[in-house]
Amino acid sequence: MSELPSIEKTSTDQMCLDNTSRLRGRSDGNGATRERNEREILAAAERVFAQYGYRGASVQAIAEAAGLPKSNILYYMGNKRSLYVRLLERMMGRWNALLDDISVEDDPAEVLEAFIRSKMQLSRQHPEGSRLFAAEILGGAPFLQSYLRGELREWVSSRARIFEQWAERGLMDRVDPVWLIFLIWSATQHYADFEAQVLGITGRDEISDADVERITAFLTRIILKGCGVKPRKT
Amino acid sequence: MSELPSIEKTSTDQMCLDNTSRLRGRSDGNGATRERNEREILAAAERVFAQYGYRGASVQAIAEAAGLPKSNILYYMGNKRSLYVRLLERMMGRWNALLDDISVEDDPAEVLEAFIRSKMQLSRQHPEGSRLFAAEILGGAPFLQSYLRGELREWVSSRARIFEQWAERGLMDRVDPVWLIFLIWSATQHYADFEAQVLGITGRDEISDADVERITAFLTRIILKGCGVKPRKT
DNA sequence: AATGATTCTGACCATTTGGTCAACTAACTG
DNA sequence: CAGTTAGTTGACCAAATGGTCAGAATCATT
Repeated sequence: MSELPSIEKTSTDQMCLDNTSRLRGRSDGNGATRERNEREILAAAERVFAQYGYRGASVQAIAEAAGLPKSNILYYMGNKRSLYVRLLERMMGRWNALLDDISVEDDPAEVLEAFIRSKMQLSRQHPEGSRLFAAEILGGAPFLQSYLRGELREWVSSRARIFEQWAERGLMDRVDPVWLIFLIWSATQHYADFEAQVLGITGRDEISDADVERITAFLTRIILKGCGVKPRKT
Repeated sequence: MSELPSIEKTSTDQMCLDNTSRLRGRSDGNGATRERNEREILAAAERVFAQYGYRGASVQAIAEAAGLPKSNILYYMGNKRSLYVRLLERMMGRWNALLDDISVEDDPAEVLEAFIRSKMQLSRQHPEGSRLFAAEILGGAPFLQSYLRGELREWVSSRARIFEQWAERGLMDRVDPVWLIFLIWSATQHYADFEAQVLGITGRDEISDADVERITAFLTRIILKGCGVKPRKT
């Protein structure tokens, strides 16, 4: 197990997919056909892998979701494994862009709120990717071990250090910063991963933009207050 | 999809399983053999389903995990689906026992702490069951729709009502009680479901009892303070 | 020892799995 | 136009899938 040598930035991803637009769109120069097809395959695969996990997802099911013959999927992606890995890499690229430049000089209230808000939006804009990631971790992270122990660990500990410095300066309580990051992580992640539960229990049939705004405000409030963060300067 | 007519209480479950103890233990009267085998099969199946999800888990893999031939699994459980359903029912029974008797007269701080603590312990004592549940929800809860929209919804809204009454009595802030429950849920669930992530990032190789105690204290503190709950009377 | 119920399991089956391959079409290039 | 490259796809394959079943082994009771 474990691959993911480099984070390819094939991104330029649009979650949307309209099968109609692909019909005989042949023409274009260079690799535009490839690009378009890969985008659609990745989108379809993301949904299927998110729902069934790596083992549970079949190439056939992905093919049907993408409206293409199975052979075509394999032509573009090589095999099931590398398709999966590409999706993980894409999703990790999205994580990495998150809260990428904070310093001790920043205002804790602002940064924490921004973290909660952007994490919440990430879960909302890429629910399938979010679930894909969750399924991978749930299964013991067979493909992501090295990422967790490397890059992500660095990411977490560098933020943790800043939180600690804030605490030293009396800008917030002395709480364990790593547990705090996990708390924010889990609380925001929940609305993508456990969407079915949230919908079932609240009786909604979708989580609206207004809901997201309310939840974000709720979480921000509880967590800032809970950590004794001094309200925003501005 | 969707079955789960009644919650059978076949429980008396012990997470442990030592294959050696089953070797030719034939003897006993009535259905003791059945009971013992079913217990081991359920334990093995819980692990496998938790790791791979419903589709991804194979009966063969469960059989190997249980150290029994595939036919034997099917002899006891009928088929894959009903084995899976039995596991879900068992896990739901464990949820239901949670925080089952609270009233407006109770102390909010005490109840919330008890909730966090017992939910945390549930995740710890039954990590595979916890992950099994998570995988089911992640996949859109195909087997649990009716449970979510029925029993669990009732559970949540009855607790929510009590939280609201506490707020009215000025014992805590006016926060949306349902979001609060989800917050506690996700934060505690996280340590079972995302164990691989927590271990990878923190560099641990297991989450110790002491860790659990620290995390519980951390969550309790943040959430109580965050909700403006007056500290315990006693 | 005979009997009936339970437990156990290998052989088997239709279907699905991930993946290969050769043939085919379409498009660009000289 | 011929040649090359990229894209497309059905036919095919060995392995694994969930499940059946007949029969063997073991049990409790008489």
